[in-house]
Formats: sequence, C-alpha cells, structure tokens
Amino acid sequence: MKRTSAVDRRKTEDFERPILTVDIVLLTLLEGQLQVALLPRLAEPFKGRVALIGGYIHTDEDKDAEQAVRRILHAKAGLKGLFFEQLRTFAARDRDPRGWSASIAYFAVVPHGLLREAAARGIELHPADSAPRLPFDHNAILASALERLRGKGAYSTIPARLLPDVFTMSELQQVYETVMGERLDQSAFRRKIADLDLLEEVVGEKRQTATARRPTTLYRLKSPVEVFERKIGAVTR
Amino acid sequence: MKRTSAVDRRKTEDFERPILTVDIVLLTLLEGQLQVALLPRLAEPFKGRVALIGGYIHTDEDKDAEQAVRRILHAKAGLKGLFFEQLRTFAARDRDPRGWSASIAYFAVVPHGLLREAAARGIELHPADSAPRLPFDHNAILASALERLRGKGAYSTIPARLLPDVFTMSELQQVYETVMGERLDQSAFRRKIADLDLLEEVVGEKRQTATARRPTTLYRLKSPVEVFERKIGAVTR
DNA sequence: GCAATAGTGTCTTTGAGACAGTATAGG
DNA sequence: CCTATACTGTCTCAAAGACACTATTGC
Repeated sequence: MKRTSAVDRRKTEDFERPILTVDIVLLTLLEGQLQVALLPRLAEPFKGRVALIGGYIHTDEDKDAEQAVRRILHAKAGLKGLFFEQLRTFAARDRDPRGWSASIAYFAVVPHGLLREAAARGIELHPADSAPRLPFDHNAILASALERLRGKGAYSTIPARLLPDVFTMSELQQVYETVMGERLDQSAFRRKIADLDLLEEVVGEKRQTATARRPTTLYRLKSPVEVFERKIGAVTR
Repeated sequence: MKRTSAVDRRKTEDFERPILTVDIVLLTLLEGQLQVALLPRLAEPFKGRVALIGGYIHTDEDKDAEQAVRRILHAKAGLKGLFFEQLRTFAARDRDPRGWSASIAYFAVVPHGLLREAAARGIELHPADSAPRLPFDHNAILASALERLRGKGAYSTIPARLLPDVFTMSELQQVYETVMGERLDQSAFRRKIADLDLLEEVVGEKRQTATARRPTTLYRLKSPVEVFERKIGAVTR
C-alpha cells in the first residue's frame, strides 16, 4: 500500500490515508417492532455476512458525504427522499481488517411500505434490539442509532417518519411508545400533540383495523422533521 | 497522487481516498466572554492564517480518532486531560483546496488558567461570536460547536468545565448565563443546582473579588461531565 | 344495547419563574 | 449602621400525569 516516496509526501502529509466509508442505519417499523435493514456483503472482507448498508465515498460523483448517503440508499435499497441525519464518525485502527478506517455513520428512517424494492435487492429486516452479530463495529453503530432515536424521539417528529404519510392518532401514539419503550397516557399524548400543532387532518375519514367500531380521524405531518423543547412524557406510575 | 494501479485497486476500492483530518474547537472563558483558541497555520494551504487546532490522523501512532485529538491537543497546545467530545464530520469535495477531504470535528472546553503554555506556542484567543474569517469551513465548524455548547449547555455540567476546579455559585451562574446568553434567576438557579446534587462544598471558605463583603462558599464538581433531563431555565420576563 | 375503540374533562402534582425577604461580612 | 453581595422563602403559573368520563360506530 505504498504510494509516492516518503520524501515526496513528507512536505504536506506524512501518513497513509485511512479508508473512508459511509454506513447507514436504516430503521423501520414492522409488527410493532423497530427493525434494521441489513444487506449481505458482496465483497471481502466479511463477504456474504449481513452488515449495515454502506459504501465508499466516490470522490468523483459525491460532492459531500450526504450525497454519498443518497447515492448509496438509492443504489442499494432503491430509496429516495428519506429523512436521514449524521450520527457520528467511527474511526479507529482495528475496526476494519483492511487497516485504519473511518466510517461516517448515518441514521435514517423509512415507513415499512416503501421497502418492496429494497427487499427485492436482498435487504433483510432484523429486530433492532436483537440484531445478529455484525462485522466491523456495526453493532456499536447500530446501538448508537437506537440511542439517538430513543433520545431524540421524545423531542421530535422523527418517530412519525416511521409511519406512512397518513396515520391515526393511536398509530402515532404506538410509534412513540415503541420508540421510547414506555407506555404513554392517551389524554396527555393528544394534548401534547395538539399543543405542538404538528398535524393536519386529512379530509376523508377511514375505518381502521376491523376491531375498531368508531371511525378514526386521519392525520398527516404538517412540516418536515421538527424538534421541540419539552419531552413527550411517559406514564410515571 | 496515484497509488497502486487502477486495475489492482478496482477489486475492492475504486476511488481515491479522501484526506482525513481532525479539527478541534477549543473554547474557554475570558472576561466573561466565550473565546476560541486559534493557531496560525505552519503549512500550506493557508499558511500563516489562523485556523482551528487540527491535524492529520497519524495511522501509526493513533489507535483511534480520540487518540489523535489527545495527541494534537498535547503537541500543539500543551494540554492534557481536557473534556472533549465529537461534534460531527465535515466531509465534502470543496472544503479543502487539496481535494476531497473529511474533518472529524471535536469540541473541547478548558479553564482559561490552563492556557499559559498554549499561549507560548502561539495559540491566540478570539471572541467566539466574532471570530475572524477562517480557512476551509472552519467558521461552520465553530458555529456548530457554539450551537452544541448552547444547546447541551443548559442540560449538562459542560459549562462548569470552563471554570477552574473550585468556584463560587455566582461564578457558576455567570458561566451558564454566558453560555446560554440569558439571565437566570438566582433563587431558581441555586434550587436547580442543589436538586441535581452536582457539587460538593470545599472546606476552606474564601473571600471573592474585593466588591463582595460577605464571604462565599466554594464548590467543586462531584463527577465528570453529567447530562440532566430538564433544562436550567431562563428568566422569562 | 353491547363491545370496542375514539376522544374529552378535570384534578392533582411538580418544576420553576418572580420577587421580596433575611444574612453576613468590611468599611 | 450602611452597603454590597450571599443566600432563602414563598407565591404563582404552567406542563403534564392520572383517571374517569362521554361519543360513535358495527354487530
């Protein structure tokens, strides 16, 4: 892995450049459970084992890291326009057998309904809390994404991005409960959501899962992801 | 900048490796104002201009990015044992004239009293809110550090790390006021700090700035940086 | 009218902002 | 005893937890 002579490089850059990749923790909700999207690796190292969706930065195509994330999500999962944000960078000598490497980790959420094409491309969903052992430090990256979702979940509309465009208030409450891992009081939840003025009603009402007799109002998020000051609280007793 | 032949690399890695550096936003408090530590650059590009403290990852010495931060803080500012945490990574094609590059940005705080040696090494302090124009995207990195400090400041003991080991309650309140840019009510502040149980009294009392008649209790932080649930609140009217 | 979920009203607790009060020193 | 800062007490308001209540449909 030697490049130009050490003498030439010494002027500006004394050290081998580490490998730089992007890894994406793509989360969705299925059967009331958070799931991670994993993809069997096509190349060495760890060829054949499932891992986070990721790839090299393409210095010719990608003008920045976000662009690389968009390109990779599109190419490997057929997805476009998702909400995603940078988690943090995992950079160390021994996280990759190929040598010193850095992975800029991203966290993304997607409604389960958009994953048809992803499934066709070999993407598998695994329960986020009991994912298999992953190569590199991907289990740590996943843990970090879950921590972020649980932390920021209570203070933002990110959990709502796990639902389809249109949803009921009960569904919304269930997502928050799943994400936060706590039961929420129905009355307090609705009050809070109303106060925050995040939703708009969808005109045509609809009947939900056969068990419901009374029809339910449907809602849609007003704006892209928002963050609020005070927590959506849990039931304390 | 060619390395092994394109054919050799094509198997695993089709693209040139970006430059990878670490940059540190080192903040301190001087004359009741937040200040950033900046250092004139010794090498091109932007040789001679002040910039954030940073450097390449040394793949032989640094086992991970945090180690690089510690090494750089020690080598360039003579500092050890500071609180620091990762901000986020700035990665784009045009942020560095040398080509596609990524900087893992860190944010650190230091009591002003520890900066004697740093000053001797050419480090300058500039008001954080009116720093000069910096090379690369360092102004954006600085802005991101300030945002983090102001955001997390109200929920953590990080602001206290801007003070010397031992401090008075008024000093502590002033740091929080400076960081948050808001006046705080004295009674509410003390109640909050007491409830959080963050401090321990220092036995020998001491008289503060000549203006104070009554002697003041001195405190010390009990534990390393802590984060709390509820904000240290501002005066609303 | 019964089952089942949708949705509302209201009591209570708690955190914290406002603000005035008391305490303790030097001069 | 005056001044300047240290420190405390308490009223009030607002957010939100608890919980019981009403509403609307299919069967």
